[in-house]
Amino acid sequence: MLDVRRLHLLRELDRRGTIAAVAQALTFTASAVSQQLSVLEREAGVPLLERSGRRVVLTPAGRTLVTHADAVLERLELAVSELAGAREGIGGPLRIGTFPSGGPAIVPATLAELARRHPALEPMVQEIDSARVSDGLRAGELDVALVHDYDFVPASPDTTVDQVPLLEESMYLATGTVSGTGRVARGEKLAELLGPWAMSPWITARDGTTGHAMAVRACQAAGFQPRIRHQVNDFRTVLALAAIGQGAGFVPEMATTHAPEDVVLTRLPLFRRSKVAFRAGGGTHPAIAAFVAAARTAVGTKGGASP
Amino acid sequence: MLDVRRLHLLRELDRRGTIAAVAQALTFTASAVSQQLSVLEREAGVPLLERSGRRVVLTPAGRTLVTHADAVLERLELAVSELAGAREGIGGPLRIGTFPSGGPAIVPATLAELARRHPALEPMVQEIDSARVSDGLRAGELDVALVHDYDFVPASPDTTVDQVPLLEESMYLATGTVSGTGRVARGEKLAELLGPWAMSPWITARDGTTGHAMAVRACQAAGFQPRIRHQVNDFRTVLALAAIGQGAGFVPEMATTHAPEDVVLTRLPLFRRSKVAFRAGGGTHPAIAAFVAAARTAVGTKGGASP
DNA sequence: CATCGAGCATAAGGTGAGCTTACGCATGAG
DNA sequence: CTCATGCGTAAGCTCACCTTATGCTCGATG
Repeated sequence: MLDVRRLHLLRELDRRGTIAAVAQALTFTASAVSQQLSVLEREAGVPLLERSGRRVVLTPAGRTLVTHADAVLERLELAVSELAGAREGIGGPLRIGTFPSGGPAIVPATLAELARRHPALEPMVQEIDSARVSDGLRAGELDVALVHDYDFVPASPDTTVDQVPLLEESMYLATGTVSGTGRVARGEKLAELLGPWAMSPWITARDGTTGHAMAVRACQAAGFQPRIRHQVNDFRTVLALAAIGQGAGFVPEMATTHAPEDVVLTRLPLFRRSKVAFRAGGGTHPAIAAFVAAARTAVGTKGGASP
Repeated sequence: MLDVRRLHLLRELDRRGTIAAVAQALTFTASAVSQQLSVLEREAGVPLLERSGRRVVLTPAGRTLVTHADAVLERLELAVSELAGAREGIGGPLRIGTFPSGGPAIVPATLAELARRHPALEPMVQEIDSARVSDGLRAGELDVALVHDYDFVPASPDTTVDQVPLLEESMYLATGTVSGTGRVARGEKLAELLGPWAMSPWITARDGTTGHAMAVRACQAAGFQPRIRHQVNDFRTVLALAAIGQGAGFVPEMATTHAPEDVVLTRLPLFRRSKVAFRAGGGTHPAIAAFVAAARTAVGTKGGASP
């Protein structure tokens, strides 16, 4: 019988790339991980890893074994979800990850709703980069997370994480009221709307984020390379900068409600989809289901089931 | 993360009924099993067992957890099968269980074929009652087993064991050549064929076997209760007893090839199906696949895939 | 009804699996 | 060249898990 804990290590190695990273993520020493993987390899009777430079990579046999590990761990997650459902009442800690812009907008309303429905639940919120969400979920640091993706930036498919759609918002172009320049958008297509600001400085999210990638690719799709002057994640700051003529930027609908008066907002045919993510198999966990329901109520989603 | 070893114990408890039986099957003490199940229950946070008299029974939550355990263990079995497939060559021990009548007929031919194709394989044959096959498979005492079922005796569905059909034989009625009694079967229906021997003594397999149950139910279906005089599992003995007028008995086609001359054999519209059984998920294991293929060759099955 | 064995749970103690620390070696960056 | 990074092995320690011992309850049996 293969040891599932060792399969878990193999899966993490496949995801994270180095034994040292696995060890750090699971709060072990690298030595322990190395030893356990050696045992797994001996049990398997087939080479699962091979050195590549100073790292290790999985052999084909190792990679197919990871797919089995995914299936097994997903089923175990489903089992704990059902057990939690059998326990009467919803309570205990719930570790919630959120993208930074979800902080002011979605999270408070969701937590308020959640507290009203399930007072015994102890939500623990933590800001986290979208790219690190799936690691955090798998490592058990997070139970559920608010994530989003944009047009032009497809979310990488990850079989270890399930997602439920929460909200779809239009993106807006935020610009200053520059008098006399004649830069006014006409038309409905993205290229027509963005075109007038091809030469303008731009305000985007920080490099390495999906928001940054979205901004660059949207401008490229409109036929130009944006000159990025400011890199700011906070949309209120983006709006404030745009208002004083420091450049053009993208903000989601959610951020437009309290925009400064002297900022010009143009709705774009470009969308941001917010989702709730959790470990594959965890969708039936009552606390997670409750979080999803509360979030939907908070943002006003009209029904709709999982993808 | 639920411990799969403990889930395995819970599954065995569900199947075997008592903690003591589980302990014996897995060569533990009952105390160890009890302790591990207690830990599992604490981890689950839900009562999984409850005392019932001096035994324990699973709660509904416990039983649903067993279905998850089945799924997880099947997937792990599939994983080891694939790993064995990745290892080049087929070899090592293969523990084979067989019903007693398979001993002389099917097993030698199968092993000969197997040895020709895979000399490195070390088959280990062991006679085993049909009723104990699935326990033996799950406990790892057996890797593969020859089993059969009869009309009137449906095999109990068991999700932890997969089966592949191997052979379907007609059953024959074996009787003596009693002169002058006028007991000659006319017709094609079971009742017509068995009817003349309603008052005869009968020779069946030993009580508690599927062969015994089949004989009784076939006679009941024909409208009478058989008076059982002899209980013998060996079909050659059945034929010899029938030949000397000691009663009527059922034998499978396979046993009729070297029947005594003074026995009367009547083909019945009643069938015995032989199958190869193995742990769920084990069908892709190369040694098991090789055994199935060899057995099919040995008995002359014409193709056909799993059920 | 009294007795006894079967079955399970708990307490106490021993042992090995699995962890950490320590160290050596190879690789690739600066 | 030099050094940091990453992996593997050796040695030792700790705790999880198993066994033994014991008690309790239930149900079969005379």
